[in-house]
Amino acid sequence: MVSLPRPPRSHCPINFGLELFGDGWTLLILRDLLIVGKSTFSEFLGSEEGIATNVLSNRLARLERAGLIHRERGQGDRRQVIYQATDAAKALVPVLVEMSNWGATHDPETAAPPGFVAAFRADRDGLLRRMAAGFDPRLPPADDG
Amino acid sequence: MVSLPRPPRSHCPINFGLELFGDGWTLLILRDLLIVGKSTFSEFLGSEEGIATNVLSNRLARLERAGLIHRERGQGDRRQVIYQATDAAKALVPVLVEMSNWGATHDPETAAPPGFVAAFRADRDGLLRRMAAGFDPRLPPADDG
DNA sequence: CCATTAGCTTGCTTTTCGCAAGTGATAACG
DNA sequence: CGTTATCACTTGCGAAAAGCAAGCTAATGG
Repeated sequence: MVSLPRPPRSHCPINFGLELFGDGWTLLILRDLLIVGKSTFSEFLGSEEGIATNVLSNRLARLERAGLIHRERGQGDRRQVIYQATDAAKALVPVLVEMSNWGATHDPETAAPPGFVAAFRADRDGLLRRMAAGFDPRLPPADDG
Repeated sequence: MVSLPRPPRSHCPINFGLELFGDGWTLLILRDLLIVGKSTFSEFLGSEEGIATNVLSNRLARLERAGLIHRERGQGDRRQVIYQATDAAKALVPVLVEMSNWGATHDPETAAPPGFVAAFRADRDGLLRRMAAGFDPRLPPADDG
């Protein structure tokens, strides 16, 4: 189960999510973790949107307390902290994919890969299954599967 | 097409959405508009989460400039303003439904109706089609269709 | 051992939020 | 027809959060 930083304004299921990731940064961190494959502080920090270190630190702590991520020291380099998604976080992939479809459809300058919207419309379930298996939809689709 | 209040930090399709509704209130307004069937300032104001008037006013103006809603004076009562969702806003229903499923699944005290998660898992596409036809998933499912 | 890197924390300024009160236009009431 | 209520806001203010730069500690690498 997921625990919020403070008691929610309501138990509407949409509001429950917003209490946790209803800000401009949390879903970008989850995007990096769940879709892009990033897992360290400096990798998140390096993303195009330019999150500040204090905000990143705050969101990672909140996500950990909520039970969406889990931190672990690096095996080789002991300075590194490896962040890993829990099952509750992995269950957000369909939300991120729906948001991607909406954004790619409505942003005339979208940076989504050319085939993404078509692939989503043609076979949403297949796309989600491939993503669960490690496929990154930001890459152009492979011809030979 | 949708236009943002300011140039986005990136054209990542997820970030594009966040630039518009990456806060704690905008998606609640869209929930009320798209799912609950509300359409006036005081109806939005009356929702359980308790949005403040200045924030509501600000978000409605932003959504209108973005092209997600339209405002129109009431026919009978000329004080009223009726807010209506554009097609771009209606396209967010699947995002809201995925968020509902996640919230209902992960909040132990969820206020989602008992059958919602089961109905979603059994027939997501059918649920979305029924919602597009005006069905409110907050109500328990009807036995006789 | 000295510079560098990873992952933060601290301090400060600017922006946004949340609350309370007030405004103007219309509508309803007596 | 005057008063009161309602609708959709706006304004002002203190508190909280975001953004920016700098600093700090522990581990690494040369």
